[in-house]
Amino acid sequence: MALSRSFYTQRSPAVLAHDLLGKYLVFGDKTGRIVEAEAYLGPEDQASHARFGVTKRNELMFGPGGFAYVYLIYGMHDMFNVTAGSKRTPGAVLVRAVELVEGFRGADPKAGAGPGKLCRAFGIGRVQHNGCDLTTDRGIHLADGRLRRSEKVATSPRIGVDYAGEWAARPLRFSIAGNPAVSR
DNA sequence: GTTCCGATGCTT
DNA sequence: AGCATCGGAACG
Repeated sequence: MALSRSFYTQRSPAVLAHDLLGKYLVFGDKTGRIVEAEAYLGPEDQASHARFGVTKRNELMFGPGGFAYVYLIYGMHDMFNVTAGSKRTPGAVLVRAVELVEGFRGADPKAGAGPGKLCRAFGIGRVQHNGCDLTTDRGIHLADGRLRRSEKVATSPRIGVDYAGEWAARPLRFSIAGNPAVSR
């Protein structure tokens, strides 16, 4: 059962990134469990694509939550983001790592440990999936899930945004502490 | 174990 | 020019 529109629209990017830990990423016969996510905020966030205002690439970040924002980086890796909030609180959450739960027989157990790797593993790409609605059971969606009693959330600075000045240090990366599928 | 580098194409 | 990355090579 896909998470509802309001699940995404009622949360700021930072809260959504935190709350996505333990949720399931589902696409076709493939299922992963989210263990790492990063929040990217609005124009004030100097690490966010939104820092340039609305552009052709990032316009989904300024719309309602619950849509896929998928883009290509370094000419070869797709990044899967979930839009958060509403027009008042633009932003998105980068899904950085999942545990492989189902549909990955024979795959490297670390094939979901990284934002580029998980897109490759799930067959998620910008050309096919940018802008797709995540609230339908058909196609890519997220399903409810919980952290275990023993699992704790770790926060840290976001990866790969050293250019962003003081924003680079903000604790907007969330992960399940000690989980082996976390990207680093 | 660490650090460095090239791949490869879209964005500002 | 630089990038919300990755895998392999080089080094010690």
